Amino acid sequence: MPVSGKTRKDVLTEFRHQEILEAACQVFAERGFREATLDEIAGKAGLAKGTLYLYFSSKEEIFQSVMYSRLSELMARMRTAVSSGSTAAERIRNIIKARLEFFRSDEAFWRIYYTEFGQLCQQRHVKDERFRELFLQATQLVAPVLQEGMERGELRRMPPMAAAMALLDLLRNTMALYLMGMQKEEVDLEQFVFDLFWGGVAAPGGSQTAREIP
Amino acid sequence: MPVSGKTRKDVLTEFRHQEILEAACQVFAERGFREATLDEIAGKAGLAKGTLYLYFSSKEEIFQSVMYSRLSELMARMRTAVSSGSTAAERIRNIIKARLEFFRSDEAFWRIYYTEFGQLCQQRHVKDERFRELFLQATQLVAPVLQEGMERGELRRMPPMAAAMALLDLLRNTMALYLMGMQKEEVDLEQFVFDLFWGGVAAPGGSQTAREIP
DNA sequence: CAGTTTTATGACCGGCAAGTCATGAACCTG
DNA sequence: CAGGTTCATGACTTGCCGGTCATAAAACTG
Repeated sequence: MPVSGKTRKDVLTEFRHQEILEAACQVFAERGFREATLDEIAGKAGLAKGTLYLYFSSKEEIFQSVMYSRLSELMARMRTAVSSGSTAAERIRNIIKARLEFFRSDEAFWRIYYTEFGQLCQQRHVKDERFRELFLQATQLVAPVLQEGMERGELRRMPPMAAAMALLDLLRNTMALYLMGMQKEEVDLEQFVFDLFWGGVAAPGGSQTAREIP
Repeated sequence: MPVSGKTRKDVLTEFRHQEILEAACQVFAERGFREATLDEIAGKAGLAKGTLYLYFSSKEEIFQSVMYSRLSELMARMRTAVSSGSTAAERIRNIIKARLEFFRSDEAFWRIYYTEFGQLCQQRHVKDERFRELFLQATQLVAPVLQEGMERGELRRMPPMAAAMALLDLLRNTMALYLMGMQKEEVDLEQFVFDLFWGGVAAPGGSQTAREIP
């Protein structure tokens, strides 16, 4: 075995995995899991269908693999984001920036992510259990940032998990509108999301102010 | 023909349509469009598969029928909501109330709606064109409310369509978390959504205030 | 109640796509 | 280059499900 620790075989295997996952990502993004066919994925990767089974054991596994590799990356970036910056506002901004950047850099994966999300509340979808947990993890990364902000008096009191979810929603859907081309108005997404989340829609100094939600 | 204008046949037809749509709604909610089978729908309606084809011409048509009947109802309620109330805050509250009420009253349909939404950004999904328009209609109902609020100085300036979408997102996802049981904290959903949308997360009187977005 | 029409049924057909495997190509290795 | 080993292929198998239709049950009619 070479010093690098990788045999020729390892390199090929790694290379094929990447090829396949890349093709799969595109096809899943276009068609969704059910409508995607292994023939199309194989074709796009320049391979025959049988070859896919040399590297993965099922369509399901290919899908999981795409999701897992990309989500790990996203979570890593989020961890960096939440731990840099001193005020709540700064950290929130970092989170927004990190996610927008990540998803903008990989539109195809984003489409898969969004679709998968939409299936989270179908009742008989065992496969989604894992995905639901991954989503919860992201929320649990954001919630403490908000909670700390509340304790410091930078944010008003509200349920931190619910608020964290709201922020992620807002991001997800702003991204969706952008990608679907429904966002006619030219907007700085980062600024828009931050302002809306931070200050809501009310005019500053208006008559009605938001309440504390204990 | 009887005075009522309905023959016995009309009544039976109407009745079967309802039976089938009700069963279909449940099954689509559990499985999603692709995974739902006509056998299961027929079974749940107490009919045989062939019978479905006496009343509908395809699986697709059954699905469209479910969507269309429910969405008409929702749009009707939204129209009432946006036109009652004098201040922007009141109207926003009415919109929130109307949607939460509607979706709470029909959980199964809500799941279908949410899933369908998640597929909106798959690229090759011709069938969704119509659905996308229906969604846009809802947004176009809300946007003027916000715009008017801005003109009266009740809301700060921001792109009205983008803000309207954000409100609908927030509602959709708050509802999702509630239905998935991820919302641990006991929260008054209506109040929570309103406060967040209206005032954001920032503590009143904090140092950083939201900017106007022209 | 016989005859006719309407409504319901479920076995069956056909197409599709996941997954398999016998065959063959490419590539080592001595 | 012979013999063996790894990698790639795509025709084939298999199960599934939307849609059909010959048959039967129910309802209506006179």
